[in-house]
Amino acid sequence: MERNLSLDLHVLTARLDRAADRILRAEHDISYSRFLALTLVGELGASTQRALADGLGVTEPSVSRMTSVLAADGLLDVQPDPGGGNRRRLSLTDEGKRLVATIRREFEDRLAAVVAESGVPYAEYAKHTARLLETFDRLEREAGK
Amino acid sequence: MERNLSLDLHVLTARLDRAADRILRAEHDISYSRFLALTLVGELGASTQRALADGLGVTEPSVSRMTSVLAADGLLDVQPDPGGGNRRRLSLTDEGKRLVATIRREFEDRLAAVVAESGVPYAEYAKHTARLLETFDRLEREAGK
DNA sequence: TTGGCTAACTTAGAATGTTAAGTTAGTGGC
DNA sequence: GCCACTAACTTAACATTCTAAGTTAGCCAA
Repeated sequence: MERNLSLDLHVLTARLDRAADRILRAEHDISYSRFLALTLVGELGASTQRALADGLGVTEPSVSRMTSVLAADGLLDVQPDPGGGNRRRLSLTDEGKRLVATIRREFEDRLAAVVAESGVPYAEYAKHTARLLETFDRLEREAGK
Repeated sequence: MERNLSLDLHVLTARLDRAADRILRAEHDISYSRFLALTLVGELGASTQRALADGLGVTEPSVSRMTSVLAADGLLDVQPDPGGGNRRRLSLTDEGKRLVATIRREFEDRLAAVVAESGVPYAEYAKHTARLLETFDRLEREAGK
């Protein structure tokens, strides 16, 4: 029996995440998880904790704790949403914006270098990954969560 | 700014892992992590803890704890390796073999169904993922690690 | 207005991962 | 023989995520 897709995806992602985490901690003193959260808020429009959880693929309690820590660190601004409900309105502080801008592009470039080295066509692989994610999201929504 | 490959891989894998974990806990009372470990030992020839850690993409302490638990649960047999060193020789118990055989194929079939639904060519995507994993492993080995 | 419903968020506790540091067992130069 | 080195594993402390259960805030029907 050979390896299979679910296992390879699991292991590939685990290794990429670990490498990313080491680099970011060493060079910018922040974990990869927190960096991803800041990225979502700053560049992909996640403006509530619920939206951030969906965007990151994690649950609400994870986001709840992370936003507390990021706010305490002065990277994220968390305010009650004047628009109603029990929502929080999330936005980056100036320091948060600076950090994301510094790291973001440099970081994706490193992954692109690995992909180039492997001979896998980047654009196609990225497109397929995005499509799988969309499909999986849709199926989960249809299944009623 | 749009989403990017590293984020999409991270989120896709997080969701697949969580879905897998829920299914396995509900239907077979075992976590996805433990199932993957048993699969590696039973079908991919991981016969020491070091080999298992490499195959799973995790560190030795994680495997150390997991093998203790799996052994206590009667799914895994852990013996000092007569062949020397400080190695442990890992093998599945009959119950472990039964569990892996029961779950394995059913499980990959579900992922294949999602991939089919998405229109992404399964074989190609799996091949690319495997190649990225190999390349990343090689680069990390070369970097000294 | 009040009682039930739903959504967003928080808290608590378990599982699993990490790094750092220590233990155990062979290997090899002297 | 002995000391240094390396590899495999364990232990300890901490980070992050999950599920389950509770809280808070609007909405809506009677």
